[in-house]
Amino acid sequence: MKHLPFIQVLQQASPLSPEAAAAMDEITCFNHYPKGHHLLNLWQVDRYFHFIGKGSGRVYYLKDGMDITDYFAMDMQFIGGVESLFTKQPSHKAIELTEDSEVYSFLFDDFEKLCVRYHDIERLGRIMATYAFLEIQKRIEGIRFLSAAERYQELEKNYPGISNRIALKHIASYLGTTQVSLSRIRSGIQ
Amino acid sequence: MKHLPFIQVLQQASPLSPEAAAAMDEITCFNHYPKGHHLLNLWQVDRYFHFIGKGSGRVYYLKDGMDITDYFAMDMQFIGGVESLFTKQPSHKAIELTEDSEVYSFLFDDFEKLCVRYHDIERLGRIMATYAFLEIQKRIEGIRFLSAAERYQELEKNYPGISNRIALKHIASYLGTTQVSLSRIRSGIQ
DNA sequence: CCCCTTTTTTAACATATGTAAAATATTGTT
DNA sequence: AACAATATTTTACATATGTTAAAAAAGGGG
Repeated sequence: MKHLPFIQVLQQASPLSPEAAAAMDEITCFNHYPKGHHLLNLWQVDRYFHFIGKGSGRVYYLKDGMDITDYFAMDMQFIGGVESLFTKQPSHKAIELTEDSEVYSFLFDDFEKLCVRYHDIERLGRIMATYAFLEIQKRIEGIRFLSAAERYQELEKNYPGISNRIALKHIASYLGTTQVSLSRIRSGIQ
Repeated sequence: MKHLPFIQVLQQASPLSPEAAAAMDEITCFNHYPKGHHLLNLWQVDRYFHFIGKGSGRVYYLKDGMDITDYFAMDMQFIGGVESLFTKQPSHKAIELTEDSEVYSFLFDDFEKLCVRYHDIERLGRIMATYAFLEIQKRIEGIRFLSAAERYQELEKNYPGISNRIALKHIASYLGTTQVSLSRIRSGIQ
C-alpha cells in the first residue's frame, strides 16, 4: 500500500475490501507542490480529484472580474472541481494551493472504472457524495443566518488558524463579505 | 410495473437492470394526500424518501421561532429529509404538502438494502447524490450574488407559477428575505 | 353570504454591510 | 538593506434590506 494514510481516510467513510482498497491505492499518486501551484486552471476540464494530506488550497472563480473563493481545503481534506469532473465540461472554477502542500490525486475516470468493478467503491462514492451534500447544506444555513462576524468565527472554529495561513482577501470572499468588513470584524469594531 | 412514471424518472439519472427496476417498483408506494398533510413531522426520524408526481411541498424548519422554508419540490421532483434519513437522527426539518398532491414514497432502509443487492441501484444513489450536490452548489451562488429581486425572478423561472401555488410568506423565507421585501419586489418598487 | 382568520401590502424608520479612496503594514526580490 | 509590489486597515459615505406597526385584501367555515 503506497498511500496508506489516504486509503485509511477513505475507509472511514465506508469500508473497502482488500482488493478494492488496493485498486484505489493503485490509481492514486502523491506529489509535493509549492504555494501558488494550480491543481486546476480556469476553463480547463478537470480530470483529477485531490486530497490534501498537508497544506491548503482553495477553489475559486471569477465573478464580474472579482476573485471569489468558493471553498477551502486544509490538511486531510478533499478538493476537486466536482462539476467539471462530473460533467466533463471546462471548469469555471480553478484550484490553487495556498501553501506548499502534499497532495494525493487520482483520475476521476479511473475512479469511475473502479466504481463499475468494485461495488464497495461505488458505495464509497455514494456515501461521500451524500456527506458532501449534507456539508454544503449546513453552509447554506451559515450564509443565511449568520452575520459576517459570526461566519468568520465559525470559519476559525472549523479551520483553526486559517487566517494565519491564507490571505484575508481570500477569506473575505469565501465568507461572502469584503476585505474592509473582515478587517472591521477582526479589529472588533462592530 | 406499478409505478412506471416514477421508475422512468429514476432511469433518467442512471439506467437500471429490469430486476433492479422491478425491485425499486416493489418498495415504492403511491398515495394522494391533501394540502397541509405532513410527510414528516418536526423532531421525527425520517424513514421515507418521497417523489411528488403532481402537486407541491416544502421542507421547512424553525429558526428563532420563525418558519423558514428550506426547499420546494413541485410536480415530478424529489423531496426528503436527507440529513435525518442518512443519520437516523430526529429531523429538525419537516415536510409539508403545499397543495393536494400525488406522492411516491419508499423506505430509505429498503432503498439501502437494494443498494447492497443491486450495484446499479447503488450507482443510481451515487449519481443522484452528486446531482443534488451540484444543484445545491448553484443555489449557494444564487444566494451570494443575486439580490432578493433577482432571486425571486430566478425562482419564478425555475418554478413557473410558483407564487400562485404557494404562500408568499413561504417563498419569502425560502428566498432569504421577508414578506415585506418580497411584497416591495413584486410591486416593482425598488 | 358574512364573519373571522390569515395573508399581503404599505409606510416610517433603523442598521449592517457595501463602495471608494487613502494610509499603513507586510512580503518578496535584487 | 532597500525598493517595489501586494496585502491590510482605516475613514467617510451610500444603500439595500430588515423591523415594527397598521391597513387592506383574500380566503375558509358555518
